Amino acid sequence: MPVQLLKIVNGKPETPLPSHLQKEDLKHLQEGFDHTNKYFQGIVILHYPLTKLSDGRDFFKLVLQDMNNSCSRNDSINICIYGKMAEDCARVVRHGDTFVVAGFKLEKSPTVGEDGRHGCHLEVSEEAGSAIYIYTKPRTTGASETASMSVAPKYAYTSLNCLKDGTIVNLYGVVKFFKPPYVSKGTDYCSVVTLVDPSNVKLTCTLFSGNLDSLPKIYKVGDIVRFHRIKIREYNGQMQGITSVGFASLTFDGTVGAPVVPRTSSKVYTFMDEEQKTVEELRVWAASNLSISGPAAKLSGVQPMLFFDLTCQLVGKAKVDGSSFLLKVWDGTKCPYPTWKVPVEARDLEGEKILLHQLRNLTVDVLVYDNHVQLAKSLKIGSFLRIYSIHTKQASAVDEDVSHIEFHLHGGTCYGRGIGVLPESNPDVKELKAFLESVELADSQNMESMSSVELDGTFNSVTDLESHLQRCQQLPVTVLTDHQDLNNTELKTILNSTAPQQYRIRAKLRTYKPQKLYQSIKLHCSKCKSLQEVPDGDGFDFILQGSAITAPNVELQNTSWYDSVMWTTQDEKQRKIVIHFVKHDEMLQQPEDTLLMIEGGTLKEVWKLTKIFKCVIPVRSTEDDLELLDLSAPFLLQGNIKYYGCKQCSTPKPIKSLSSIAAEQRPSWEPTEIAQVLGIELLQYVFIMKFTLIDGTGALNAYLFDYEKFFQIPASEILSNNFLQQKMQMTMNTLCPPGRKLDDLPWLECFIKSYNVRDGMKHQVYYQIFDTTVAEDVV
DNA sequence: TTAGGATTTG
Repeated sequence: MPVQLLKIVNGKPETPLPSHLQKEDLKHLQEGFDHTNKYFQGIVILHYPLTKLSDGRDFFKLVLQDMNNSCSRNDSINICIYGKMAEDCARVVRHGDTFVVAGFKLEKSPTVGEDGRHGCHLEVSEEAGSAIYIYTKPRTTGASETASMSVAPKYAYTSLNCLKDGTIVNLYGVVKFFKPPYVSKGTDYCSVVTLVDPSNVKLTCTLFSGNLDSLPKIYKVGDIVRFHRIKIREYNGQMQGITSVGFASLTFDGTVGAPVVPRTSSKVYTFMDEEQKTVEELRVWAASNLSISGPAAKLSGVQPMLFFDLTCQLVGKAKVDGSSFLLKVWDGTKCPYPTWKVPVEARDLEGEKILLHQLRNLTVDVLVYDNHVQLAKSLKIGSFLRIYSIHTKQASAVDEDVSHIEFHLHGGTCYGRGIGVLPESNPDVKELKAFLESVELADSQNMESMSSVELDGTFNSVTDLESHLQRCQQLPVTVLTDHQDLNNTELKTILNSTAPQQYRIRAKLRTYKPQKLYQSIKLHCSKCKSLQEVPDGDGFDFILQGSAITAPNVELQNTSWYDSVMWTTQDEKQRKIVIHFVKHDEMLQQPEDTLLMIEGGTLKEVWKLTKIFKCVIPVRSTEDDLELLDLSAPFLLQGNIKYYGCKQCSTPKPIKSLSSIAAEQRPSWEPTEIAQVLGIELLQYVFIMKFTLIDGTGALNAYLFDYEKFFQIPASEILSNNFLQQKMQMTMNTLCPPGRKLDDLPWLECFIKSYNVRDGMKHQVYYQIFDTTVAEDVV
């Protein structure tokens, strides 16, 4: 009998405790001590209502005071009782009872920071072989009832619009963004979570823990969390949450109507009707106030050049090299494009060989890089994963005629990139498991070939592809914007003619370069006709760092046409930053209309300013005026676009020339106008591509030189806009579908001109596409 | 301490 009531007669227990048990002092209740055959005895000073845990077990918590030291909170300890013993104790225990517990397990107390009691608590259950003896005082009515009134801990929750710097609070929120836990550069795992609540205020929390299990178990945007003891700090002018001692979290599925079951590693938590109500209310609020993405992407629905989250099962894994690791996964559907296979040594491949072979046409190789390698290595074969922000990249190997799709999980954690392990209880996993089992069933019935499986998995995408294909075969995928009355000329005729001439052609796009579309963007100077690569961010950063060495000239601050603000950074570098806000009519403008100049800023600071202000011009002080930085850096930033000047053709003028624009009635701050007054020859972003065109009579290479017209996408915006990159990739996939035979390629109608290029003794005819655009229903 | 959301270009 695990819970025994022992009567006290004449101040002594009527029945003695079993003789093998020895009394343990409170000070010996420490980890590392052997507590076998020991018991602890104390007075019940507090007990909580009986509650149910998420696994359905009863839970009862009480507090015992050490009888030798009866005045200090330090000398009290929490007792957590599980299962039937919890129910039994709850029924009989009274405030003031002498309580004896044996066969307990010692655990670190998660509430020590809050209740100031003993650093450990005792875990007690029948399964653990615990025993409880309660010395009962004579029961009376009235007084003792009052004394044993239960005290439920009451938590107050702060709304996200009421957070104050330096406080520790409890809060609820709907997950708007999250990074699944990853290995930080310090000693802990880190997870970043952005919450919103009905006050419409966002809070980004940075959570650290050495124990992966104690970080919130968030699986998707829209999940609801409850954080206890999160510390609020101000960072960059915004409130930020960070883990504090005793941080604890519960996570709930955000689906309206789903069971309200908390996901937590904590065995002890309060969760009652009131909390359930809060979760349900937040679900309803989120459903109409947050955009939560629809059904997850499947392998059968992947598009090249996209980032997506994949819910899948791990079939195999292998080391590749120091900075990358291979995961072979499947989700039961088939990718409609040829996929790459990462070459690895057979002995390095972990996983069931037979299954790997059976599923060889359904698994895809995901190569994970850098910081994800450590986590990937630790994954168990057969586990269910959600891989966040996988990149599908189109590429072709040297010896391949057609391109394939690659799956990369790049390094870093931007956009929540990472790997999460989903428990089998997760509804998405349950659904996936059921689907995978049906696929495996089909497989075992048809061991000879995978065809029926493949068809099942891809039926939708095959029909999609077919209809798309038909459209492509019927109509040309590019159209002329002029010269419609001209007749087509065969490529063979063009190749045998002298240049320069102009032709209308009908041809297929066999291949194009560069395959990496971002490499097609160049900067062009319309004055000297030079082309150059778009500088990368590192070069800009370097120039900014170099310019920060120049001390700001105070005499150049606060002039008639701009107001200046200067401050020194708090870090050890003590950097001086000056921002000059250009005025209009002696007034500062709204941020979205404001041009500002910055001295001494970092790349990150400049970038942040571009999000808020219309134009940002990085400058440095000279003796008599501000001046532009080296022209390898952008001289102007507007939104996401960096504007560069031609080093050869520009003659930079003093910055005060800008005041003429500021004095205009409505300064529009057009880059061309700014460039002009500053003596800068503006470089323009262009697409430069080489199309290999064929028409059955011959093949020729034609260059595409396009600012915007062909793709109907401004070349200036493509590098900073991922959506446009995807759009452009999809356009190219329609013009030249990956993995397609020659006969199945669509027709292009183009206008091309031939021209002569003489380089010393060498003479060559080149072709350029012009007055052509991608058909309206393709873009 | 770590990271502090805002895709790589392997």
